[in-house]
Parts: sequence; structure tokens; C-alpha cells
Amino acid sequence: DLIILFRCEQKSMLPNLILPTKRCPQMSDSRVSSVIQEWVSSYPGQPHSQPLNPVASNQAAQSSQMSQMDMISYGQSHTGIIRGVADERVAEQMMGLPYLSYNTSCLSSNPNSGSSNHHQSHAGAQQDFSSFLLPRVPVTKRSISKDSVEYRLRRERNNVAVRKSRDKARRRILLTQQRALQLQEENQKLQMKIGQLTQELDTLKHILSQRHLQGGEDGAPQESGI
Amino acid sequence: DLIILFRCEQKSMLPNLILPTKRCPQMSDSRVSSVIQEWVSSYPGQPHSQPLNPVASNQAAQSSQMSQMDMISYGQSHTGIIRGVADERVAEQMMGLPYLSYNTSCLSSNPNSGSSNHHQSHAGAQQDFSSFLLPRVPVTKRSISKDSVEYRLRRERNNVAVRKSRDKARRRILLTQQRALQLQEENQKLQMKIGQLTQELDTLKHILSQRHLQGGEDGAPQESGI
DNA sequence: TTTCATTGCGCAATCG
DNA sequence: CCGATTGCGCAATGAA
Repeated sequence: DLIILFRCEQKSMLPNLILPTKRCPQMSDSRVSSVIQEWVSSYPGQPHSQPLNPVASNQAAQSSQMSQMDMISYGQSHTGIIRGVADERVAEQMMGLPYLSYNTSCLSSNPNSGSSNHHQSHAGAQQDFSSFLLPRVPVTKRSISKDSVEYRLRRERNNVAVRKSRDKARRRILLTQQRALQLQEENQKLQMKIGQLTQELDTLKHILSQRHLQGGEDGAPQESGI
Repeated sequence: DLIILFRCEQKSMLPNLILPTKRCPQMSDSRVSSVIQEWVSSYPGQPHSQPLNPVASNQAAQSSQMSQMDMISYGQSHTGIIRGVADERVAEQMMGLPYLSYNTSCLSSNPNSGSSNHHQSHAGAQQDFSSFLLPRVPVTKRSISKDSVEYRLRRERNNVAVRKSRDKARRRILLTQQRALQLQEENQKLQMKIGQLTQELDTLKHILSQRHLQGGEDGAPQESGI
């Protein structure tokens, strides 16, 4: 009864067990926990009366390259979260306070980087996942030198792309809404037309049956027309 | 032939001329220019062969409280932009480079605050809008002291609300899409049913007409049922 | 490898 | 004053 969620960067490493999203690594902890909640509450096995209160969901990877490979384990009765953080550089806007899940309590711990504050668990047989948790800590990619012209150019290009993409999304959503409304109206018209045709058909059938009663016993009414 | 877009903070001041959005003040310059382009290109008056090249669209109000009341004027032949900026404090992440509109050239000018760099126009009879442009420069709200606990609490609460709202939006969009698909399927079924009923009706009508030819001249076929 | 497109997220402004 | 929305930039990632 131990469900484990992996969060990793490599697509090939995605076990795709619970979260079918492609964006797993970017989901916030609160979102992960809410997804877990949804999934658990939709599970027809145990009652799960309380909202299972995932303890931590802290260590926000706000604008740094955290979460190289985070891992969250959830036990049935003893809810626990194990998190491994492989940080590359100090988060810039790391303000200290952890995430707040919608409906869960929140425990802050170690508001800054580290790669040392793992294992916030508190029960059960948790193995040593350190080999998983620290796949490549000191990667030290090219320091992109935040102030370089090239960085700003890339940022600006991405900002343009983001705006474009969001405009597109907005238009798509609008079109979908309009299409839904249009289809609904069309549906009503079709329903009305069906009612009309059905009534007409009933009338004709009635007339034909009357004719049968009147015009004697012809037997087979089928007359394959011209 | 002078179209003026106002961007202001107070809802009551929204002339709502071109941009019906509630979020006018937050629209980026590139978005504004794209909206203008859309609007102009959909205008059946003049040809507007070139994409009208709105000059500036700079002065990014990225994470500061800029754009108290910006104003953009657009002339038919001489595209110009007047901007009034009432800055309260220096933008934090102001990196220097201006916005890049999707398909327009970009002229940078005065990458930092000011309330002095207005009137980038270059033609026509532009009046003095300074009284509009500087409604309340030195507002100097309560400095929220970026590091205060209260600030962080508010930020965290807002982050939670944002996540919640976006989850809701995602669900709404998904529901709309599913509803559209469902309506489409239903529509097809209804169309088929209509075809079926129509064919059946034609058959019965044909039968009835045959009966008329066979059974002599009854005259009126209408027999109001029981 | 580089570029653009998507997407989750935090911030700030604004609405209700 | 609060939460809810929304535009935006950033970073990670997908896709080509």
C-alpha cells in the first residue's frame, strides 16, 4: 500500500503511474498533492474519510532549477513525503515561506537550498533513496550570466513566444465556447425538427390505418413506388 | 482619423472604445498593438497594406507599478505612440530591453523610469495631455517592505488563490471541450434521425398518394383522428 | 545544437 | 480587508 510518485526530468524515466501529464516536473507540490487527493478519493477501496493531509509540500522550486528528481511517497495510513532536492544554484526569489496547499497544513523547513535536507518522513519502512535523490547534483551547466545580452535576447524571444502562444490559447478557448453554444442552439433546432417530423409521421400513420379500416383488407400495404 | 486608446486604472475611466476587456491596464504594449492591428485590419475603410509598425511599445512595466495611465494614439498615416508613465519605484527586474511585438520593429528609448519621457510622437496636432498623463505621480503608497512577514503571508495566500483559480479554469476549459464534443456527436445522431424520419415520411406520403390513385377520388385526405 | 511553442508558477494589479 | 482573476515574465520542457 505504498504509492510512489516520481518526478524527473527525463521523459524516458516517467513511470506514468498516476500522473499522465507531460508536465509532471513542473507541477507544484500543492498541485501534486491535490492530484493525489483526487486520485485517492476516487479510489473505491478504502473510505479515506479525512483529507489525508500531506504533511510537507514545501521547498518551493520557485525560479531555480530545482527538482531534478523529486520523489513523493504516500502511505495509506501514515502519510509521508520524501523529497530529494538537487539544487544547482541558490534560488533568486526564494523568499522563505513554503507552499500552502489548498487544504493542507504546512510545515516549513530549510527555506534555502541544500541537497542535504531530505527525508522528512516519519514512519514505516522507507528505504534509502539517496542514490535516486541525487542523480547529478553539481552539474554546473553553463552559467548563463543573467546579465548577458544573449540571455536577454533569449528571454525576450521567449516572452514574445509566450504572448503569442497565450493569445492563441485564448482564441482557441473562445472558439470552443462559441462552438459549444452554436452546437447547443443547433441541437435544439434539430430536436424541434425531430418532434415535428415525428408528429407528422404519426399523423400519416394514423391516416393510413384509417384507410386500412375503411378500404377493406388489402393485406400487404407495401407498394414499392416507381 | 485619430484613434486614441486610454489605459487607466479606474474602471470608471475606461472609455471601452476599442478594448472591451476588463484588463486593459494590464495588457502589454505588444498585445495592445496587436489588438490595434487586428482592429485596423478588420476595418473596411482604407487598405492598410503595411502592418502599421507601432513605433515604441517599450517601457515594460514588468514587476513594478507602472502604467498608472498610459495613452496610445494612432493616426492613420503617421503611426505614433504617446505614452505617459507614472512610476512609483524603480522596477526590480527591469533588464533594459524593451518589448518585442510579434511582427513589428522595436525602438528602445529610456529603458528606465521617469515621468519625463513622454511625447514620442512625431506629427500632427497633438495636444498637451500632460494633465492626463500625470494624474498622481508621487502617490507613494505604503511601502510594503518586500521582506515583511505580512507581505509574504499575502503573497502566499495569493499564490494559493492563483493555483486554485487556474485549476478551476483548467477544469472549466476541459468541460467546455468535452461538452462541445458531446454536442457534436449528439448533433450527428440527430441529423441521422432526421434523415431517417424524412425518408420514412416520404415513403408514407408516397404510399398515400398511391392509395389516392387506386381508391378513387376521395378529395379531402385529412381525417382528424379519433 | 538551436529555435520556437507550451506550460506551471509567482508577482502585481485589479475586480468583486 | 479578503479571495478570485488575469496579464506578464521566468524557467523547464517538449517539439522540430
